[in-house]
Amino acid sequence: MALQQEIKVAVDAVVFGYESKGNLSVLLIKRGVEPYKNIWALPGGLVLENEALETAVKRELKEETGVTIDYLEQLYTFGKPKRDPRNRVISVSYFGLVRPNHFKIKADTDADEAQWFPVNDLPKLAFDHNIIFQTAEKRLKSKLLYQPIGFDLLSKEFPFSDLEHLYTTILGQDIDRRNFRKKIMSFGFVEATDKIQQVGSGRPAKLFKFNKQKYDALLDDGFYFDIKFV
Amino acid sequence: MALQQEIKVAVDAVVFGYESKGNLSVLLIKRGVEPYKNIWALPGGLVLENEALETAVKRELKEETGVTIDYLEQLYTFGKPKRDPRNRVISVSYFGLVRPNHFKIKADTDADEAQWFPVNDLPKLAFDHNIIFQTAEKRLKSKLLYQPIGFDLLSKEFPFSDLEHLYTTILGQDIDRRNFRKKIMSFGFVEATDKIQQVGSGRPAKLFKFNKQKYDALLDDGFYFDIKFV
DNA sequence: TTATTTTGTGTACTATGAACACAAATGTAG
DNA sequence: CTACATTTGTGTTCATAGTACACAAAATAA
Repeated sequence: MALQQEIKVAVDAVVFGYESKGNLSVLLIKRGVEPYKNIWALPGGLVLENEALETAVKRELKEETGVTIDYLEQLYTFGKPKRDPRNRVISVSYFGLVRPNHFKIKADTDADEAQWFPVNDLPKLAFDHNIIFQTAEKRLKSKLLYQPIGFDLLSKEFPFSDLEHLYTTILGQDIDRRNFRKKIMSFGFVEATDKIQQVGSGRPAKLFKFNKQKYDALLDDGFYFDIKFV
Repeated sequence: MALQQEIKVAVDAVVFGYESKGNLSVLLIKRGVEPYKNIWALPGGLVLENEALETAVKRELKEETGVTIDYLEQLYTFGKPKRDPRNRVISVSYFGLVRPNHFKIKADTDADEAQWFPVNDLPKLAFDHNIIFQTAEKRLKSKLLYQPIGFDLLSKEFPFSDLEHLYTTILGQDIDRRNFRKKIMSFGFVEATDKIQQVGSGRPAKLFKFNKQKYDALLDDGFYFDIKFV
């Protein structure tokens, strides 16, 4: 290979977490080194010489935040020549989701340096990370409509209202509760358990769960997940 | 940046072309150097030091094939450590479409070295390029259903039957001609011109064109392109 | 015990998708 | 030049899916 290249390859992750009643958050770290020292940024870093890209993301997430990831897919590769002020660095960015019970930032991480931020109150981020975030947010919104990724933001067993609120807060739209429930249940891969949960006042809620086996079987039969709103 | 990295960054393009009556092809080049010398591969190559990724793809396509591209988007980044037998090379792959009138491989290219191949008769490709191709083919099929990219594979003005055949051949499914036409026309962004085209026997066909302005305006109004089949 | 909160459920109406066949305009073969 | 083959162009009926809409049930809180 004749050409001499000095391009570095990094990975970055936009990881979303959701807590009941409309709290959608993103996982950020505070940079400890220049450039952008003490500025918030997406977790990530350079890929090791013999490391697969996805392995690199998981490693960085573990090192920097200690958070366990429930869903991960490649998002987009950002490669503009000047996105890093020093060297040329291209960033292969990833899109991740975590369930509420994996939400906690582990103790072995410096708590100052990793934190969840509500998505509508983000600070200015290092590099082009605000752009990367926006790309991820767009992906989240659109994917919610044609893939059952919402379940990776909820506990394995959840009251139906959690699913409702997840959709309304992420998409920023109201839904008809009856029609939404009818639609979801008509798919056949969301099942009621026999557990009941009581939170605060109001009628206690049955817990539901997502049956991935049934979903996969439907996919093989040519089924398309598809949710529309008014 | 403390870490020493020896990873190279390349771009590769899966470019589709379509000719009337079910000929969907991909643009390939025959490699002139080792490894995989004389083996067919996707056009592409290393990114220059200060070159944007998309610029690199366009440059490589021009250098290696002379083909003008009508639609280009990033596809996926392939980065497994052993995908290139020599160095570590990560490939940012792109997905491209060309119209029939841009189909011809320019004369200034060695005709032996760049060629269109029907998608269902591809040779074994260099590196992991068969995988990249499959990823692109999947993207093409799914995108055809929710974005009007089919028009970027047709001439600016086309008989309606071209659009029909494009969908049936790429998706490998028959369609009801009447319902398909009704559906497409109901969107409002495909317009009849006053031109008429006669090809072989049969009733001459009106020519239609895609009105991008109208499509963009509809998008702003919350319109979703969406085509379903039986 | 009364009010408040949240869960849970059915029906009528509207819009969209699916199934379906034949005439019009040209070229082609005898 | 006539009959046949080929391709374009078009409407209606029926079935399915989406939309709009309100109140009872089960718990807590006051």
